[in-house]
Amino acid sequence: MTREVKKPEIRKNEILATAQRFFFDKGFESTSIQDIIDELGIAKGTFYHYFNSKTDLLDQLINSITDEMYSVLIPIVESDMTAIDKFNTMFREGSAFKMTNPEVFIIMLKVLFTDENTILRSKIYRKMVEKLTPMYAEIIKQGNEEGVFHVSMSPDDIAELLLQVGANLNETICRLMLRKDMTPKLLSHLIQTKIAVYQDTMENILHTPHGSIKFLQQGNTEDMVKIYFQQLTNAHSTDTDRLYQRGY
Amino acid sequence: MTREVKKPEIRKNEILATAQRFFFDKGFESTSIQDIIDELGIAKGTFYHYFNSKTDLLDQLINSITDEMYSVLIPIVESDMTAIDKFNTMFREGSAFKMTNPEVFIIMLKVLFTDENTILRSKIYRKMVEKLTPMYAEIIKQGNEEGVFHVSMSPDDIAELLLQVGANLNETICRLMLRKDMTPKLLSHLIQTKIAVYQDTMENILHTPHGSIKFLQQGNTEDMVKIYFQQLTNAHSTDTDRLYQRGY
DNA sequence: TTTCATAGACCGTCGGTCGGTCTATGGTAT
DNA sequence: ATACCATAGACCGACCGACGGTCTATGAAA
Repeated sequence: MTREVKKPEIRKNEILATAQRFFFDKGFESTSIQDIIDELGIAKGTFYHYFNSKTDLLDQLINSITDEMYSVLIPIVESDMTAIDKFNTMFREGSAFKMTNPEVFIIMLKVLFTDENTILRSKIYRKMVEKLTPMYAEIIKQGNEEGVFHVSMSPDDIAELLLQVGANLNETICRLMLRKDMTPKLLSHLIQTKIAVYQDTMENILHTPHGSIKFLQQGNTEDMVKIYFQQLTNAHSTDTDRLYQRGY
Repeated sequence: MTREVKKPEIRKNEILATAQRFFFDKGFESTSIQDIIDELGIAKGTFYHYFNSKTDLLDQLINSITDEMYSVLIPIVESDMTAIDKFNTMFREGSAFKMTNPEVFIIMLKVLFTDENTILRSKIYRKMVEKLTPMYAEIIKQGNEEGVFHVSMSPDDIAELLLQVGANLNETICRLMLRKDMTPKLLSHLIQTKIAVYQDTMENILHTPHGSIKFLQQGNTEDMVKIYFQQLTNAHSTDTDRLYQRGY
């Protein structure tokens, strides 16, 4: 084959980008190195020149994903909002189930929560918790100073705990959405309930007045679920489906 | 090879038992079907006569493990203890980091928290949460009636949340123990702190007086860590090590 | 001329399939 | 009661394609 030399940085990013597409499209285990190099028209050796192993690729990919997340969230922490506003905004921006791009979201949802993607999910979660803990700790300190939070224990420990709880909520909601036996009404009711439970819990942890923590308005959830179901019925015979089925 | 016919139930249990040993010994991905059938002296076909796939084997194994856990915990729920005693006893019995059998525990710890075992861990956690939620919900109801808990939301939702938080604590402690830069003193201090944070959180969630929830006494943690370090230094040149290294 | 990005043939291992064999069992004919 | 035989299903192991990963040769750029 004709030989094409590119700047290492560009090549590497191409590989990372293609890998991300494939992983979110058909899953980590189901994506073979061969898939990636065929798509890019490069050879095995080229791939292994840039990455030591498939796992190495995954790790670097997750690093770049969480880095981007970090850069999205850091302006919030550094803004002049109140602690409560920062807290709520962070959770809204950080949650996976936000509806900025429904079609992409649905594919991701369906693929990400497969057994074979447990590693990917869990690595993202861990890295996220690691990178975001200091940010949340800052917000907690700010809230304590403002007198709206009353956290007596180490802000870092509490931040970590809150992030874990947030991740649990996120996962719980995603799994609800993947259940087959759902109507829009039932789904949005269940989600509402879960959110209420977790918001309440976080308020208890932060010792902040009831109603302070608000990830989503009731209306938002319903809109979100509505869009989700529309997208879901569309997905049967469109590009989305083709993308999703490619692996089987 | 000579043909040996056994009762299906016995054969199947042999396979499950061997699989469990291998999975906890060298990991799920690192254990090949070949490993298992070689150990048992059976043929590939025999294995696939009983299990549809490697994943099927894992699922059935996890079912049997969580079933056993269930049968250990159900007497506690059905006993005549107070809600708080039940709650604390359940957590002590249910946590992975209990020290009944330190050498086995250390191997499990080291292997279980490998990347390649993420699936195994996460499946166990999910099945556990699923099976234990009703039990914890019962305890919460009892506590409400006794007037020691004041949970206003759905006991099932709260039970699920508490189990998730418990699992988070469990994992956090296990990861602390795996860190290389630890002295016994530092480790037991960090564990104490984490436990304090999570106990406090659970008390907040259950609205129960401070000090009600007590997974471990301070002394217990220190003993536990001491045993752990003894075992850890032993492990360098013994059977444990050989077992552990077998896969590499 | 040196350096290193690139190519692609090659390797061992893995999960899984398949055609077929052996054996325990229970109904049936004697 | 005993001998027979058909059936179910436990068991075998050669075989397969696909996978992750290695290695050496080679071409392009500096």
